[in-house]
Amino acid sequence: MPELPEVESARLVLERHALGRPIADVDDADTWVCRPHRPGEIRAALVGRQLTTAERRGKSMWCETSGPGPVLGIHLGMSGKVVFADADGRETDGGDYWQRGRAQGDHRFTRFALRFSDGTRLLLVDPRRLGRVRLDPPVERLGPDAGEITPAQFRVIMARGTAPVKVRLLDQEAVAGVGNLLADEALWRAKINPARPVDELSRAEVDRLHRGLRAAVAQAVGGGGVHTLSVVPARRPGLACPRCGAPMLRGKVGGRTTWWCSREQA
DNA sequence: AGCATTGTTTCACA
DNA sequence: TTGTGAAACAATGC
Repeated sequence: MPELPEVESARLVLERHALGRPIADVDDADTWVCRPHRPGEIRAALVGRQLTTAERRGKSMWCETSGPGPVLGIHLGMSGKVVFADADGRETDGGDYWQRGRAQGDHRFTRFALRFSDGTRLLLVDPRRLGRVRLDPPVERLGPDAGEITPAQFRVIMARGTAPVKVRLLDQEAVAGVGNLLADEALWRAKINPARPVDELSRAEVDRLHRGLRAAVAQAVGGGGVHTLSVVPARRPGLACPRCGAPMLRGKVGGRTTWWCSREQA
């Protein structure tokens, strides 16, 4: 299930395979995934055009279209996956990070599809329908990408309000791309308790958290996904902190299950 | 059976 | 304005 690193893998699939092919047909019949559009609206806007770019900020992806036409926004939600199928039906995707059991050609959960004039197809496969496809997505509301945010930008984000620091990390309008696992990893690296209010963090702690976040993103993107992070395997009952050996604790912060080290993140 | 899940949006309410 | 919590989307794995 995607966080920033998995979405970057999906973006690469778009960039390598889906650009420059004339769109012959669009399946936009899923009114939930394609909300607020009416069935046929996305189809009418895209048929005859080509995708010309594949961009990403945080967990949001979008493609510009020829003409110029509208921007096609794709969000994978928690259960979505981008699949490219060649003219013979052979499929490639952004990595085996989930749905390991999905067989090629299993279209039970295909919620959106582009068919190109050369017979290839681009699919959004999404069992839980938590993903979303829309025209002209409001990506300008997103904060800076978590892999690129500067120390100065990060200090501004942490200087407002009183929310728990983990809640602020998960706020996509503050910093884009941090999900539940990346947030726990960044806080663990910085040795900061996830429930600490942002207004109680020292400047040194904010800067440490910025470095922890950038390092966590780099590790996960380079390793191929959030499963390659350090503290993720320790998110199980009874396991010890992989750095100091103290017991890991579990709780809820911002409504999300949260794990932290009982000693280093007290 | 029951509970949890790596995301987002919307709404009610303090 | 800021923050909190729940609901909805719906499948899967423990």
